[in-house]
Amino acid sequence: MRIVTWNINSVRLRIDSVIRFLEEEQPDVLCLQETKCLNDQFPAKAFAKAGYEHMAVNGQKAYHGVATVARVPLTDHQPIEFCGMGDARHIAVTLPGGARLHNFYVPAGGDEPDPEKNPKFAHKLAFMEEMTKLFSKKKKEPRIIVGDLNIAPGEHDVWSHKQLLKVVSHTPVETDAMKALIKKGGFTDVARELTTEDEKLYSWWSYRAKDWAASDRGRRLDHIWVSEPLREAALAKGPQALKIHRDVRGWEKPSDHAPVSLDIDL
Amino acid sequence: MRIVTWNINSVRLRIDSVIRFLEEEQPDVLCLQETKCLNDQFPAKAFAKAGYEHMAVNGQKAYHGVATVARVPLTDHQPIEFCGMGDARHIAVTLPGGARLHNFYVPAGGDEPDPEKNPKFAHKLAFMEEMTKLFSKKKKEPRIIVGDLNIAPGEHDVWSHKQLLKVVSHTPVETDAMKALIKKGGFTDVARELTTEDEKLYSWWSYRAKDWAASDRGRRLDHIWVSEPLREAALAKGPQALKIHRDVRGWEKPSDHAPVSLDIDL
DNA sequence: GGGTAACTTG
DNA sequence: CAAGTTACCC
Repeated sequence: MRIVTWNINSVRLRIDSVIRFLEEEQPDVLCLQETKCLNDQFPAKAFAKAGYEHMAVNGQKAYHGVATVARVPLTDHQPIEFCGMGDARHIAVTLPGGARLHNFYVPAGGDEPDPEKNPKFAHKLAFMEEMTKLFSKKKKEPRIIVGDLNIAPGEHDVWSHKQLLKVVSHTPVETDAMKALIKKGGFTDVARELTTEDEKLYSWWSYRAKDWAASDRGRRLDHIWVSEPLREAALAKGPQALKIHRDVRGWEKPSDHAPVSLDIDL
Repeated sequence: MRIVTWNINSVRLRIDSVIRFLEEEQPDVLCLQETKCLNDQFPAKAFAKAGYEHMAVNGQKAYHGVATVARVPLTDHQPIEFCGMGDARHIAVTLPGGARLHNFYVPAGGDEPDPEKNPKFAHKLAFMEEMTKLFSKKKKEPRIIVGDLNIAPGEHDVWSHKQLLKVVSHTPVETDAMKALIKKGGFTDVARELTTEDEKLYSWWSYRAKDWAASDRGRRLDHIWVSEPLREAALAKGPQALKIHRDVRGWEKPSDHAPVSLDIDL
């Protein structure tokens, strides 16, 4: 089973790129974030035509929005509304075999990394707390957590640890919250586990850089985690099972995020 | 000498179409309206590269804006500000041989054809009055008036005289004002003069029509007039000297106006 | 830098 | 329907 997470930054604008990616990589399940459309605007026909007939969509107007599409059946679609904000940042489904797949778009958090001054940052921290509370329960459930979590937890998940310590996405309060969530949920951060501790890993490069590839000032914001019951399966195939599709960031009119994929026997 | 007038509806967006038209039709002078850009945003390099090195530009931000570009020298560039509105709706130049070429974008006039209720319509009528005043003087000057004048004066300058009598662009107060201007300025409306009185002539088709070509609900809003000293030269070459480039309206991502061209020996 | 939306103009 | 702006968000 191949599972992909990709912040697409408007699924309607980039549907052709998405279909191309599906054709080239043949994932079984694709988890999208920042779809930026209402559910009835979601390009369901294009996915169905490409063979991805199973969809769990949680969208809203203009902002955020997640969707999980698959060529295998998805059951028990369940969007959870975190922080009671009325926004569309999560959808869970059950995969064939019983694993529960959670697709997240965690709040970006604004510019100022101070929850007192910046309600967006407070929202981000509250969101992480709710996630932690949720995943501290039923830990024997086979879980896969994917999505744009908007935090690069490790020193080598950013191009410059020093220069980003006060930049939202890599501040200690965020990275600590993420590490606590991983620990309390009993999760394995698959990408980091399958690589050496000091290998630079990025899944996002700003649009603002002149030459994103040359300057390579990236951050690893997009994650695939598994709970304890799936740990062995996730690591069994070795490093080549986890791929960050950096080339896709260089396609025409790209999203600022690259897709991340995992091959796992479920 | 071939002279063209064309409401381009954003010169930056359609610069490729403009260059294609210049290459295909080889006009000597091109008068554009609704350039919709500031002078320093005008794509001067693209024109120069195509051989049109002489430019008289009068633009503003977002709205209106006119430009006259040529592969022959243009002297005495002079924008006139009509109605003291601070908008960019006119530029005059002198052509080799001495004819004065005035390029106009007359106000559209809004929806309601009542100057009491609709200040835009009042502005349009005031603009026509100022034009009339200006061109009632120095009538021995060889003049060419071109542009989007936003009025279809004759019964056969619209697809339905009856249905457009209360529609701005063809109301009696406007068509009368235009006829008075033609008369007082001693102008020849070249397109109408070179065709039979009852031939339908259009230069604009709304974007809103499903199939603009099939329904053919057009209006002749774009004009080329000459003053008395140029009348004979303008008519000398016969009907084929005046052309409405209807095919251009069918190009990819078109303006809603077609170019209108005149061949005249100056 | 690049999405979406609401607004204004034609 | 299709330009342009501004505002918001990432």
